[in-house]
Amino acid sequence: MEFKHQATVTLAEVAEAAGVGESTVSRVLRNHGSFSGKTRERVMAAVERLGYVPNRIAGTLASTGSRLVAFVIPSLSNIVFPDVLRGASAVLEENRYQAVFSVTDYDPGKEEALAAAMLAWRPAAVMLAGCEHTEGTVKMLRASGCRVVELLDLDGDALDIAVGFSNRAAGRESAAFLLKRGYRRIGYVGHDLNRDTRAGKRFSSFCETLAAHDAPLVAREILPGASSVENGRLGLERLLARTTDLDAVYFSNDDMALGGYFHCLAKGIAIPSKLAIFGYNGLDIGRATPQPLSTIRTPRVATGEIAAQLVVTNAPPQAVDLGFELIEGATA
Amino acid sequence: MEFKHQATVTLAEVAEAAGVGESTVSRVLRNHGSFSGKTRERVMAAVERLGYVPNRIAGTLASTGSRLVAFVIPSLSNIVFPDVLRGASAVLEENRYQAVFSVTDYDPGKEEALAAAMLAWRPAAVMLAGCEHTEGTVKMLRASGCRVVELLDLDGDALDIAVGFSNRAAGRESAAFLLKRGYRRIGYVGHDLNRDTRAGKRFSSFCETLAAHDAPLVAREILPGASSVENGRLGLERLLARTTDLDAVYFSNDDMALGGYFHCLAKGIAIPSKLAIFGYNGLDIGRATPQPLSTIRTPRVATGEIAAQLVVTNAPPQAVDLGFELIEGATA
DNA sequence: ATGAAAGCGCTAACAA
DNA sequence: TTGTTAGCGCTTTCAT
Repeated sequence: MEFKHQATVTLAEVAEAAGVGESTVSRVLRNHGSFSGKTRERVMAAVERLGYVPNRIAGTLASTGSRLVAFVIPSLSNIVFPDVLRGASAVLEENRYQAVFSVTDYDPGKEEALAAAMLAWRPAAVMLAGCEHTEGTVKMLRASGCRVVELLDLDGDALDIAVGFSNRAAGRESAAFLLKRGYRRIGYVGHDLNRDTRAGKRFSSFCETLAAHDAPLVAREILPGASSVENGRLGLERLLARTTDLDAVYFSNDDMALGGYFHCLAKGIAIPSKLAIFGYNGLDIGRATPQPLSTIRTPRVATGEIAAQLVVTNAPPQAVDLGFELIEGATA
Repeated sequence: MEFKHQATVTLAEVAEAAGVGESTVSRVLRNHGSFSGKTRERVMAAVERLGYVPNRIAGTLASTGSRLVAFVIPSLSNIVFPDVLRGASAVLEENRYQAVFSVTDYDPGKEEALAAAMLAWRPAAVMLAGCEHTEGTVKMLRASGCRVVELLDLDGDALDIAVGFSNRAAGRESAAFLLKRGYRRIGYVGHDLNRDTRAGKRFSSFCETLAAHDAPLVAREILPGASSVENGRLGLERLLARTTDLDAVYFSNDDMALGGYFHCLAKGIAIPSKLAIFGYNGLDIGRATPQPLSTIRTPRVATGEIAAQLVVTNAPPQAVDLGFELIEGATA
């Protein structure tokens, strides 16, 4: 089944070849402890000659402290989590940490199973999306004693470290912006909210804010499945078929919003005079459309970077609010 | 620095608690070898009671065969490699393999360093993009004895396993399609080709095909840095400023092509009558634009799936051509 | 069906 | 500065 390693060079062989003890080789290789320059030369020469590659599995076991960081993320279908991974991996690589990942498909049960599998690797930290997890996940994570970092959502109690921003605030500010612009008959197009709890939080506080200003949500169209440009397009088409007098639509994210935008372009619906469009995420593509997308830009790469930084420095438990930026754009 | 594990439950403690030997616990947990139903019960009860989480670091070391698969990928900035990872991770998770990754930024030297770091984890396989690697990388990979999978490019000699398609063929077919459509004054807008060798291969065979049909490339605009929608837009703007009589433009990928498409929308350039646009990748978003993007769809998720499948089944060395699909679209 | 014991390749005291 | 020696927590013969 798995690969059986063929005659790999071991540290003992390097020690033998260099004519020194094993621990000396270990010290030289990790540049830790003391050894003479001469010894160093001999060891490095032997390493070179034999083509020795240290075995970090063995090293980790012996030192009972790993440099693995485990990511348990909901999805790789859009750029959001790749952005987080990108930010984190840059920092982790600099610090000789190794990133491990698995994908939950927004399924809390799967999150629990995958987190358990991750823990078996004894990672230095487990990074998860958001702060809603099953009881089992929480219990297991707590018991593991490893660092836990919750990403991209600050609306809840952090287990250990949390890095991100408030999704509720994002929903609120989106609503406030549309109201300030004078829109009163507002609709919503979203993807499956039961699974994506962060989108759900944005939506509910969006609605609350509208209601508090006497302009309650007029209509909504929720599509099953993941967010996508095509679903955004389809959602807006359906929403407009049912509701003719909307003046603005809030989308669960930019992918969905771009779909809506394309629908308007295709149907000749004037934006924003006839219909305003507002998204979430602040994807680069939304800045290059003929009319820049009105949206909220989230610090995804920075979230990954900061999270990784806190882990490698073994920072104390804390919640880091990176905030977000409202992009006025030209579609609202 | 790293986290020191606090009092973790070990297999020995489970054995003690269950009143059996360590090897018995090991057998039960891996469901391998023989043991009585009664013993099984007792072991599982102890596992449950103590909250035992097996240590795969120790397990891997003892069995000298790992279930780690290492991905050394160029970028996480667009959806291409996340798609590959997504396909692979689904298969790997089913088979209880674990994915590890790091990002090279299209730098061959960094690829070598990261591949070396990966090898230290003694993975079952290393997955790389394309088939151009430094001599050092090749030598190291060969010596490692672990499986090597080269992804998304079949134009070269595979080290071990290769899964993907021919980028040269993609460039060729793109050119043939534009010529068949009657375009003769064709330009190119691309990103840094020295780094992205696959885009470079597409471009060169695209040019060769044009030249072979007496319609050599008229102009090109190469932007430094990574591909992006904004760069595509900027690139087309610059190209058109210099060259007024183009009838079609080939882009290094869909991100770039969408930028060009948006530029035309914004400037009122009629597509495809005044200018045709052709991309590469077949991103979902290109299907939802008012005019579907003319492009080549690549099997990114399938590439990941097949690659993972071959690794978990320990398949013999081979090159798997998944092909690609030309999408006529409406922009060319 | 089960247990004892010898490693897997390294790190980390502790001596020297 | 260096070598010796225990483990780290498992898997895997090999007996029983």
